[in-house]
Amino acid sequence: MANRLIALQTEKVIVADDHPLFRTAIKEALQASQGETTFLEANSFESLQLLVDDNQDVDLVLLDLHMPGVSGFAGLVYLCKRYPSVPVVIISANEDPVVIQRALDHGAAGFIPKSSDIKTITSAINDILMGEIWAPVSTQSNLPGKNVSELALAERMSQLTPQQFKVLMMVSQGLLNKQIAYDMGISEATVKAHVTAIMNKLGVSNRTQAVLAASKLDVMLPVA
Amino acid sequence: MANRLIALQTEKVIVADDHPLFRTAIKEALQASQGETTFLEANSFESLQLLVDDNQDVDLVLLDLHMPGVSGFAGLVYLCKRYPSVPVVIISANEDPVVIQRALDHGAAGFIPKSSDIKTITSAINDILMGEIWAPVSTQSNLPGKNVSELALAERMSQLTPQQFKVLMMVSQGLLNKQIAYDMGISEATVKAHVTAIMNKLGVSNRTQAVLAASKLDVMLPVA
DNA sequence: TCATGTTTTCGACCAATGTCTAATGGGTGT
DNA sequence: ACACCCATTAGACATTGGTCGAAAACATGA
Repeated sequence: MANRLIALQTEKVIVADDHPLFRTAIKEALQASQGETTFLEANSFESLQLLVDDNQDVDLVLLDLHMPGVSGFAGLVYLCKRYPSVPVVIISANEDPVVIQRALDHGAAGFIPKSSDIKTITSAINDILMGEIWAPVSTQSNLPGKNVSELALAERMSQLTPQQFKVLMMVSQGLLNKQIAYDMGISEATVKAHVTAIMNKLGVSNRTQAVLAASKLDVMLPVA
Repeated sequence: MANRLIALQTEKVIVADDHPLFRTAIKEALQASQGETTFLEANSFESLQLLVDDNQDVDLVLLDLHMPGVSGFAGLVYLCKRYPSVPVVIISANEDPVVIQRALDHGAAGFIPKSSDIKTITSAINDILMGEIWAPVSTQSNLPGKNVSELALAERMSQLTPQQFKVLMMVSQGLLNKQIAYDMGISEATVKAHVTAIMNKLGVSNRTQAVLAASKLDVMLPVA
């Protein structure tokens, strides 16, 4: 990561956002601001998982907080734990300082509000590619202390295997084991085994509590 | 789409969104898909007001539902009432069918989800410029209990009897029927009957979905 | 190559959840 | 008083969820 200073060509970046227009905009903005960059796009968390698996040499992941397949910080926590060397930057329309702080606490290499202007975004991304951590200036850390239980929960959540994580996300949508098994193309017995493993790792004893645990890592957005 | 070429000169469009990257993306997408277009950008509702005042011959206003200076549908209502001849299209990350319907009810000439792909967005805008009303294909009543709006949920939640409400709150804490029965001094069978009634009234089919529904409304109950 | 640990998979067994039918009892209006 | 509605209660039964043990599939290094 140190020799990145001279390596500004051929960066490999993954943009994970369910808005095609936004993905394109980010792509063009970055390509205009710096030289050659390889772009990979994901419109769901599942496709993001596949992309990162196949491209572990990726230099940066730009992750929207709200994507089909994950809710809130769960995806961030999962990525940071499983691919510690891959910096993950949150790009979100949410600019709540508490949300920003929570994202950084959970391992994000940066937080870029979508309301930032293009120059700010591109220079922030460049800074992060150089190894820095970037966040909007407003968030100076005199915020209320991190929620210890939330971090403990994130720690437990990060122990989940890819399949277990996927199952947890589907359980969190209220799906039956049978439906999950069909969607994933595996047997119901396997789903049950995953659910049991999930509950053990999260320290809960039934699926409802597992959903509650996962929802604690969600971002609450007040929709008018 | 082919015979549209005649009428496409010098359209004047205002993009009102607090995300610069998004404004640019919309601009470039439209300029690529059709010929000459004059673009005006507003990053707040105040600047939008000024722009529309000075350009009452504008052909289209693209309005984000969430902008600094205006909350919810208020800006839409204001624009439609004050400039009845100017079509206003809502562009939002929110895709709730109820929100879409409310926007159209309030006079929007269209509703474009930000998750749409670029071609869909540009062709939708072109349709609207031709005088049509555009909205995404309504995914009505495919998934019972998933697209239930917050208002409908509140309505349904209000149907719950006191006992049912109490049971729902305990279910929402991850308690077993057995535990709930013990706490309330009733039989487990009774708890089950309550849970069944709750699920019917909320329009869901299992307790996990009931918990999700309750959490959407952020219902609080003082612990006994 | 082999050994080792992890992940994914599954069947069988038991516990929890949800459905159905029905009885009891408290209100309300006529 | 009566009839009626509906919340509340409950037992019998079907479905779903969760545990246990274990076999494959996979990765990783000696």
